[in-house]
Parts: sequence; C-alpha cells; structure tokens
Amino acid sequence: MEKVYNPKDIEDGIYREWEKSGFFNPDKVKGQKSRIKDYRKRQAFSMVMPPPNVTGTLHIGHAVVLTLEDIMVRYHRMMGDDTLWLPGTDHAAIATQTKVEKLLKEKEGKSRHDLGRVEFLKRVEEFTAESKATIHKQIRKMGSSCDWSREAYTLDKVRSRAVREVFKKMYDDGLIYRGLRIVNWCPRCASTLADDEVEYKEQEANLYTFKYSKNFPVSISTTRPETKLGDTAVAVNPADKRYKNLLGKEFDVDFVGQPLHLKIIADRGIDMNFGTGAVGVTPAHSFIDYEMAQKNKLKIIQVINEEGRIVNAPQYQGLIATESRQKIVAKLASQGLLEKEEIIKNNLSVCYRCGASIEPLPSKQWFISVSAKFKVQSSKIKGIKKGQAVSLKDLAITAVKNGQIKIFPERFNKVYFEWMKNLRDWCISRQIWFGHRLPVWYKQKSEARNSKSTPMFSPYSPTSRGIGGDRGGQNPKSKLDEEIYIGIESPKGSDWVQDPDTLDTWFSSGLWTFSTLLDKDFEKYKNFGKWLQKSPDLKRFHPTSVMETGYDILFFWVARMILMTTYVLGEIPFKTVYLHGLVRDEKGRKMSKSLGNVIDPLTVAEKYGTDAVRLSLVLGAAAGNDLTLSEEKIAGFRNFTNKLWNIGRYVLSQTEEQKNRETKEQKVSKFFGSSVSRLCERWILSRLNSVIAEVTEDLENFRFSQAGEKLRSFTWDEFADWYIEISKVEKNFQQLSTINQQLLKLWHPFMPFVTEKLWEAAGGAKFLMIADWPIASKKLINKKAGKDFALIQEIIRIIRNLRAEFKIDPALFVKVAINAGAKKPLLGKEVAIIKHLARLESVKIVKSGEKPERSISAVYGGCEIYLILEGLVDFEKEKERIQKELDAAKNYLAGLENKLKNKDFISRAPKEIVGGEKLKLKETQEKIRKLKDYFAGLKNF
RNA sequence: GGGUUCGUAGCUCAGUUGGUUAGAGCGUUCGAUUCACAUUCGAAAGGUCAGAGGUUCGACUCCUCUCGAGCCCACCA
Repeated sequence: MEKVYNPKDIEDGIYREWEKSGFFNPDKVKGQKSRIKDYRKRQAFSMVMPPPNVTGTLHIGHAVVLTLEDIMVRYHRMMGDDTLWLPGTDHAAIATQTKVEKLLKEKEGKSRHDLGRVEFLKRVEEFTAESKATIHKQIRKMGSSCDWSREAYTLDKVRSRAVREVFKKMYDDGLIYRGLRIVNWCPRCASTLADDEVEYKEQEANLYTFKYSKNFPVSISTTRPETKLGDTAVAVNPADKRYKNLLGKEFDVDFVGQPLHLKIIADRGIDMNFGTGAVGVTPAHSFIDYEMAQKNKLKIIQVINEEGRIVNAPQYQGLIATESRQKIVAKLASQGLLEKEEIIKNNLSVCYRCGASIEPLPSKQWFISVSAKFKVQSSKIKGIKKGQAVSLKDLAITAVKNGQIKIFPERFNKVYFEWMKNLRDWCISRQIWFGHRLPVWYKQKSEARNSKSTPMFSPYSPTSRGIGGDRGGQNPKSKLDEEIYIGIESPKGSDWVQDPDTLDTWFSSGLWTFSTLLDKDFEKYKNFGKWLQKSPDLKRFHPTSVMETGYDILFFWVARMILMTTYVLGEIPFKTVYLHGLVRDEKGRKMSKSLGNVIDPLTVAEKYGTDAVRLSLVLGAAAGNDLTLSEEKIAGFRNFTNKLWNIGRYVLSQTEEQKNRETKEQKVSKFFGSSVSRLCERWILSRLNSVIAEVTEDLENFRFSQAGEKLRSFTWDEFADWYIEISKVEKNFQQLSTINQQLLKLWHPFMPFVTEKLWEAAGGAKFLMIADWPIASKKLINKKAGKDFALIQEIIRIIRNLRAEFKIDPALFVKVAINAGAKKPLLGKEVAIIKHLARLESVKIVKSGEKPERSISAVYGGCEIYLILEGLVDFEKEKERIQKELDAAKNYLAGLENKLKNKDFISRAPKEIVGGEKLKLKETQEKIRKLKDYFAGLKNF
C-alpha cells in the first residue's frame, strides 16, 4: 500500500468493478443479504435522479445532488432495503434548442429555418447524444451507485408515450384547453414564454399623465401610451373619494383619433397615491387588466400584434410600439391634453433568451387548468375520495397539507402553499421545434375551407392565433371553423394537420417519478390505466421515497410533479422532499462563468479525489442552506481521506504482525475477553457504538452533515489520536481491526472509493458496497468508561499544556506526581498510557502527598498534578498562571453561588439541574482550596 | 409591495424540544519531525452569540421592536 492515498489511480477501476458486479441493480442485490431479515423488514427505498439537462456538462450543483443521493442510496442498500436509484436525463426543450441554434450560427452561419424542422432536429439529436455520453461519464466519476439498466430520458419512446397518454387523459377530463389568454410574448423569438422565463430589468421610463380627451373627466398616468389605444375602462380605488361619483359611468371618447368606449370601474388593487390614482385598463396587453376585464365583463381589444406592431388603430397601423408612442404623445401635447411628463424607475420585462422586451398579448395557447374540477377515479391521498370533484390545485395542496409529502427543511412548506395558492393556469404550448410534439391535430371544416383563403388550422397564422383584424376581440370562437383531434397516434385521413407546437419541458419532467418506472413494453397493455396498474417497477418502487433537489426548482419541478402525479395516479410522487441549497464561492457569491469563480467538480475530483469533493459538499451544509465551497476546503477533506487511508494501513500492518506473534495462550485470553477489561477498550467500544447509533439516526433523518461531522471527529480525534496512539504502548489490540472495519462501513456512503479500497486491502468480502450496515450494541455503550477515560485524557492534556507553557523540550522525559485521592485506583491502572502519551519518565500516583520540590502544578477533577522539573523553575510565571486560574475559578464559583442562593431557582428548576449545579459548586470549592494551598506553598520556594 | 431566511471566533459554519464555564474546520501564534500519515503530531490565542426590550428560576435558543444582509414571488399602471 502506498504511503499516500492516490485516488486518481484507483477510482475508475473501482467504479467499473461495482458496475460489473451488477449490485447497483436492486434485482441483483436481492438474496445477497443474510442478517438483514432479522434486523429490519425489507422495504423499498427508491429515488429517481433529477435528470440533468442534456445541454452540456455537469456543474457543482449536480455534484451536490449526486453526492447526497448516493449517500442515501448506499446507506439504504447496506441497510438491506430494496434500493433503487434510477438515473436519467432531461431534454430541456428550450435550453437545448437555443444551445444548438447558437452552435449552428457559430459554426455554419445558419439558422434553424435554413435547415428546416426535420434536419434541425437531427442536429439536436446528434448534440444530445454527445452531451448524454459526457454526462454519463461524469455521473460515474462522482461514484454514483445508480442502476444504469433502468436509465431514462424525458424524450425517449416510453416517456413520449406517457406524455401523450397524460395529455389525452387531461384533455378528456377537461383539464387541458386551448384558449385565449394573455401570454408573455417575445416578438423576436416569436414564442410565448412561461412566467418564470421572463426576466425583469430595472430601467428609467417616462411616465405620462394625460386625459384621453377633453370630455373625459379623469386623468391617467402611464409609461406606455400606445397601449391605451386598446383601453376599455379606467379603474380607480373604491375608497378614493375623488372618483366616487364617477363609478360605473361610461364615456365615448376620441383618444388621439381612436374612438374608445370607457367605463369607470373600481378595483382595490389600485394605488391611490400613484399618479392620479386612476388607471387606464388595457385588457389585451396586461395580465392584471385582463383579470379586471373578466370581472367587469369588459371588451378586449388587441392593438399590438405578434411582431410588436400596432393593429386595430387605423391612424397608427403597422407602427412598432415605440414609434407610435412618440406620435401619440406628440398628438396629446398638441391637443393640450398632456399634463405631466416625469421620469420614474420601473421594471421592464424582457425575454430571458434574447433580452427583447416582452409584449403581453392575447394568444391562442394550450393550458392546463389548475382550478377546473374533475372527478377523482382513484385516490390514495388522505382527504380525497374516489368520485370527489377536485381541482389539480386541491390535490397538490392536500398531498402536502395532510403530511403525506414531507418537505425538508420544513420552512419550505409555507413557500409551497403560498405558491400553490397563487397558481394560475399553466401554459404548456411552446413555439419551438425540439420537444414533445402536441398530440393535437386540426382539420378545417368544409364550409370554412371554401370561404377563407388563410388556412384556419395553422396555429401560427395571425388570424388564427390573434384576435385582431376583422374578427374583433372578445369572442374568438375559431372552433367553429376547425375540428380538433387529440390522440396517441395521428388520426386517419390526409387532411389532418398536426399542431406544430411542442410541450413545455416541465410537462414531461412532471411525470418523471412514475414515467421512469413504467414498463417499457407498453404495447402489451390494453390501455393507459392498465399500463399504470400493472407495471412491475411502478408497483414496487412508487411512490418514491425521497426527492432530493435544489430549493431553486421547488416550483419549476417539485410542485409540478406533485400536481401531475396526484392527478394521474391518485398517489403522491414521493414521501419526502429534501431540498439543498446553492453552492457559492468562498465569498458567498453565486458561481458563474463571468465571475470566473466556478469550481468544476470533475477538475477538483481529479485533483483531490472524488471522496474529498463529496465530503466538501456535504459537511458543514445544513439542509436548504447555501453552501460555500473553496478549494482549500476540498483540500482539507483530501487530507482527511489520506488520514483514513493511513489508519487503514496502520491497522492492517498491526493485525498482520499480531497474527504472526499470537500464541495459543494469547488466543485463549482473548476469547475470555481479558482485553476488554482495559479501560481504553471499553471506552472506544462505547464511543463506537454511540457513534453507530447516532450516525444511523442522523442518516434516517437527513442530517448528513451532522452524521459526517460525528464520524470525522470520532475517526480523527478519538480513534486515531487516542486509541491508536495508545495501541502503540502495548501491542495486541484486537479491537483495532474490528473498529476499523465498522468505521469503513459507516464512512462508505460518504466516501465510497477509499473505503471500498481499504476494505479490499483488509481482505473483506466483496463488496463493502453491499456489506451489512453496523448495528449499535447498547450493552457496550458505557458511560462510566467514558467518564473515566475523559479524566485520563484531561490529565494528559494538562501535562502537555504545562510542558508547552514552560517550554520543556519535547524530547525530554519528565517526572510527574499525582495526588489522586479517590481516583488513585483508576489512574494507577493507566500509568503506562499516561507515561506514553505525555512523554514521562515516571508517574507516581498516591492518594495524597506533599508537594514535590521544584515542581509546577495543576488541579483537575479532584487530582493535584505535579510536573517535577529538574532544572530551575520560573516561579514568577507559575504564580501568575495559578493566580489566573484561581481568579477564573472564583468567578465561576460566584456565579454558581448566586444561582443557588436564588430561591426561585431551587424551587422551580428540575431537581437534576439543581443537583448538577450543587455538585459543580462543591467541585469548584475543592479546586479553589487546592489551588490556594498550592499558591501558599509557592511562596516558600 | 407580499413572503422567507440569516446575523455566533479573523474566515466558513455547527449549536437538535430553553439547563455544561458556547463548539468545529480553515487561518494565526508557539513547538515537534526517522517509529501509519508533514495531506502529520502537540499546545495556545481568539466570542457582551447584531442591538434594545420582554417571557422565564434560567435565553445563543421563545416573543416584540430596531439595525444590517440575502433569497423567493408579484410587479409598478
């Protein structure tokens, strides 16, 4: 074995062996376990990997996911659970298409339109295949023990089938509709954007205050006068006294040449202090105004089209928005209607892809209704019954409210409910090419076909999508002109045309926990219902146990999975949601390419080893809190990996040596447990078993950092620094290898590579990965041993401290005398240990005795410890030191006395607390007495 | 504007239902080096737990307010 652990040389080989063994697959692990059946009933533990986007390579955030999930999976596998971790990738429609378009532009100077849909999708296919291969390699590099045989992709055959089935089911249940809604429209990309794809940019804008016309009694303020061409009302706060008399009145006005019919309506959302307190309502181009229009039955007039040009206003027809704005403002000014022009700060909504400013428009899109009710077919959700009429929102809220889905950390419950409460219908159609094609076909009705030149069934044609032109605003029943077919396969007949749009990528991601577990031979099931009912993996592993992901996609993804799964299966997708935070740099900044502070998980894994990277991502990170990461931190854990390596190396060398040396006699004495009579062994076994119990408990409760921290401190601060050091005094320590083996098991989920390698080196059965998780023995947890050993440790520390303080040559062996009182028998047995660890020539332990000459002293736990110095002693320094200690003790004593004088404390605090304080008082008094005696004695020198 | 989290040692953070003289890692200082490991070992310094009130026998922990920082959502007409 190498002196220094070299992860680079061994990691890939170990992973290959794991993979070859087949033990990532739960079917293969079955039957490998022996003890577990007595220990814990075999239960399923399943997790579906949040699928990385096929847009590129893994970043540090993925590494966090992979590490935490692998810890859980490895722990449960060793625990004997039927453990599945299913890997996969996400096609990430918009992101991937954008990326490929960019590459296409760079390399060939072409746009997707130059290639055409079929050819372009071929290019995307090539790109994603390459990207997937990279991602697979990276997932393996992180040591992830996922079952590759069940790998899934959001756009593969099985998942595509599931998507179409779900779409149809929702349509049939009246949950999917095609409708006219205000959408975020990017004129440059010619596509709608989801609410969360819109970014806000603070800017300075002109706020104009004016009257529509001379005969209109109210002035309004706006930054976008051009939209006022489509106004159908003016809204004021109902509490606003200025406008009270005008409420409900209607006016016909001539607004810069555009005839408008305006009603004055009340809306509580209006801020009386902003502008004039009156707002022009433009239902076609503002979300809020659209809602007001619904409530007040207002007309909806579209005045801006998909290209961002004015329509339905003859005087400004065809102008782009900003041009018309100037014209309108000029006209208002010339009419003397413009009252004020000021500069304010506001947020401009822009496209997250191209940065162009967003135009809210009425557009024909496909939606999932979150509030429409449907009849529940079957339900395993507490509080929801079969046959009950509920909405998707009801389902998603109930599944968390009733405790079936638990979110860690808990505070995200609130965030989740808040978000659900305000959830609007979900626009699922996207005007891009890459993704799941909508399973929707249109056919012109014969009479319509003859009468119109523009084909009505093309959803891209402005006449069909928009409501502009001659067809007027509020009643766009284009259904009159076309038939719609929703199905799994395309309909028969040649005159059906498929909807060119694709689905929002989150539609397929929303099905992820169950679509991945569906039987891939879907042909053999009669219908969707049977496919869902009979798929073996779905029965065995769903609902999944844990969904582990970043809190940043709670809404994007987690909420949508809950929505979709509770609807499709009548069952929750997962029992627990564990949310981790973002990885930031050492200054707390987000990692970004532009800042140049990105830590690439694979680069650092290469440099410091995967195990070290894994530890750095888990330890010191609380659930849901952001985590700061630096290379120094990773290097620190690399050091720990090496420490573990060397512990293993040492233990191995000792056990081999011991084997050779061991006589029959020794074997017999071992058998009768003579060695466990030693304090240090009782202590280390006690500690080990406490640690096993605590770490197991922590892992069950998602306290990964705490578990790792406990293991780290036990391994380094107790096992290595004390037990192993002690083992050097007297050989023949059989606990050495037992403890080491247990330790390797406990560490395995955190650092799978080094532990597996050490396990192999120690001759353990293949593989540590499927070895049994340790069980704590309560019998061995021994408080007395802990306390006794703590005294030995403290005495050794005190001697080391005195040596350092008085600058005693570390090479020098010194003499120590201890007046141990009642502790004499205890200390007497441990002389060898004290001598060795404190580097002493001799230790004299008596019950009580005189202070030795030329010595310095300390008092602890009822013992007086004298360090006998052969040379001159700096008594001034010693006096100073003792005085300091005396002062501290007196201070402490005063506090205790005060507390105990307090009658309320005595009467109200629990007995054991009071008793504890009394004991402390006694001990401190004793200590002070001894220090005083000693101090008095010092004067005599 | 609504919501939410945080403020503990120079830095990064733990501190579980209120009860030990508040802990760790890194960094700093002092010292060690053939005996598993310098990716090591020993020791030390360093904190009014942001501030002010309150509840309590007792507050880092619970409540209120103030100050400071972050994040999410909504969006400014």
